[in-house]
Amino acid sequence: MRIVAVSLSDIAERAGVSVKTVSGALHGGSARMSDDTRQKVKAIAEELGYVTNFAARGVRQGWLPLVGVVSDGLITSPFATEIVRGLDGAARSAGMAVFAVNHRSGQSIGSVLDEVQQFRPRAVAYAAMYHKDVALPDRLAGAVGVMINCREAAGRVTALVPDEEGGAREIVRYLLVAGRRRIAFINLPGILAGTLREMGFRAALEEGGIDPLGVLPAVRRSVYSDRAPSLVASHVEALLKSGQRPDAILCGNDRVAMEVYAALARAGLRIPDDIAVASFDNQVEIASRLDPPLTTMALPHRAMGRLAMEILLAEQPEPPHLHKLPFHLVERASV
Amino acid sequence: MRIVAVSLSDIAERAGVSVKTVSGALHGGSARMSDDTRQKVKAIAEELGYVTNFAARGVRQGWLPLVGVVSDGLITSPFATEIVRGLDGAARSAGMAVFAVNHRSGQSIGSVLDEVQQFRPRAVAYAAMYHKDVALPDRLAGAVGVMINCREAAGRVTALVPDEEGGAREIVRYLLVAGRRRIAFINLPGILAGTLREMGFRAALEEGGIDPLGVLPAVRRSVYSDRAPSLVASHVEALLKSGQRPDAILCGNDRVAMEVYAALARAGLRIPDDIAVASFDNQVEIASRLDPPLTTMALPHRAMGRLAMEILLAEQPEPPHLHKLPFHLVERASV
DNA sequence: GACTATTGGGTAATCGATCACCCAAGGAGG
DNA sequence: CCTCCTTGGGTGATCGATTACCCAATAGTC
Repeated sequence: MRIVAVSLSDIAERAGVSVKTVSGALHGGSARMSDDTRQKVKAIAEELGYVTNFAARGVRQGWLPLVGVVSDGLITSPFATEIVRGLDGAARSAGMAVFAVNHRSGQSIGSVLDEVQQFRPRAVAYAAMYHKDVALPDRLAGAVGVMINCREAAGRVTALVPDEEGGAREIVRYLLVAGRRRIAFINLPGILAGTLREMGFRAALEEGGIDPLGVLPAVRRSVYSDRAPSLVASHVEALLKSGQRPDAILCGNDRVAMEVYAALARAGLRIPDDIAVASFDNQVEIASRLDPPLTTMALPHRAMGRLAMEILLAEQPEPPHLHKLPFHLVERASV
Repeated sequence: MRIVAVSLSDIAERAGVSVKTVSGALHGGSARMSDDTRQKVKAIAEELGYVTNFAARGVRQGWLPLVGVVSDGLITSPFATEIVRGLDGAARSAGMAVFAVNHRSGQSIGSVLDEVQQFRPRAVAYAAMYHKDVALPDRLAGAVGVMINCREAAGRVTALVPDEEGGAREIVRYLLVAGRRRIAFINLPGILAGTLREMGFRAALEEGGIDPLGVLPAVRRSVYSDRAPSLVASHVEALLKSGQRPDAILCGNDRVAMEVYAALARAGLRIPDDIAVASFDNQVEIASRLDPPLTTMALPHRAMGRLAMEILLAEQPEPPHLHKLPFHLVERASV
């Protein structure tokens, strides 16, 4: 069941040298030593199947080559796996591993952070499933190096968030360039992303000298939830019946777009000929499988992960700062 | 940026007792000690913000309270986050943390396992994104305690897999009970799950004395991939045009079902009145948002995770064994 | 040939927690 | 009063790797 652990002293004994020489041969690139000795030691280590013991090294150094990522459910969310990818890629190139711990409801942030600290990670990030503000207790603000997809309420920690407003502006401009003029927005209500996107939506339309056809909530509850009953179908029907039939519908996310597709299909309208559809998220499973494939603004999740790791592992820490990362337009066939 | 690490000796000094007493007070429940001393030590530890140093404990014990999970992309797959949930829940109750490392393409299994072994985990599991056979090199078969969602080719390691055949039988029986008789199966070709499900599909129909209407591949390529061009729409059209119009379509997964929905909508057919649709996976994002919500067989991912952890942490290891875990029918409105 | 660098490698301390073992004080029993 | 046992807690070794420091041998310099 468990591999018998080989230690440096096992190798040292077998090679007839001291432990320190073995350590130097395997890890210290600069250690003075004949090439002969180094090769012999390496060969024996290989033969014995030696694997470095990070726990032992960690005692001495004071930390393990880990970067802790505390999240409010991140690893169980298909959404933000991209964040982990970004983190992981950057971590590996620095010889670090990502240690993800999710923050279960009912558990205080402090206790999760303590849980992570037991492993003495090199740095710790906090990641949120959806863009929001997180209040970090005083004593913890110093323990977290960066906030991903969320902002520390008091601005004491560097935060990486999507540029919601800019993303909304970009997709609206894209619709305008495509000649669309009567644009409705079925938005996610009650969440920060929705509020910011609405600002961008309105700004971009104003810029083009156009009035929005409407900003409608995707669900009834003020707090967006996957389980809240959807209003999408009725909104679409209402929009189609109104005098000003839209020639484009912007959706709060790809799942909303999926419902819009269904409603438009029932009404016998073709996408994009009769009406364009665009959205946010680029949840590939959905966006690429819809017919026609959905044009959508991809969230900068992976970029946030990558940048987060760079900030965490930077030699000299920057002062707390808010980074807004740009969305990325994924053109498919729905516009 | 980093919390100053408080050690047992800091507490000991402050409390005027020895390090061992502090250790006993905080961790050893059975250590002989006056309640008074124990309380005083705990109070000081709390005050100083002491957090156990697992690295130091790990040197002594020979392992860290971690269970390594090596996967071929698991953490980046929305599919199998449920596996991690199952693992994580069971791990926490045992005071362990899950340490997930994904096996990138181009990297040998051996090197990933070595990467994990550096942290001296208590046990290691291997998890696959989709049900398949995995060949483990000899020297590694002993290092992996359990295979999740895959089987070790030579059967040397306990494996947990979904009971594909049984799951298919169950959903077909359900369709039969619902009075459906002309059933087609748009299956995922070229993968183990597809092959096994087809066996269950045929067996259940035979049991009911009914001929299958057809088993059709969802994509052209023999190896299933998300990027392979879909054949679903044309299959549905062909089925509808044929003399024997199906009254139920079983789909290889929820994404296939999504395409079937779209094709049926174009043909003006209503679900489930004109035709029933059912599938595998229960990818909630999709299944619950389709209209009507999709009846689908949920994979036992979480159960596999939970059982895996139990096996890994069991006192006395069982001999290698193949566990087939049952699917779970999620009844919605499409049948 | 004496003297200094340089090379190769050993010694021993160290990190923080744990653990086997020892010691002292005090009460119980004879 | 003496011995034995229990209670409370200290001492020192240990885990595996790293590292500051030291020593011996060789090569190079005048």
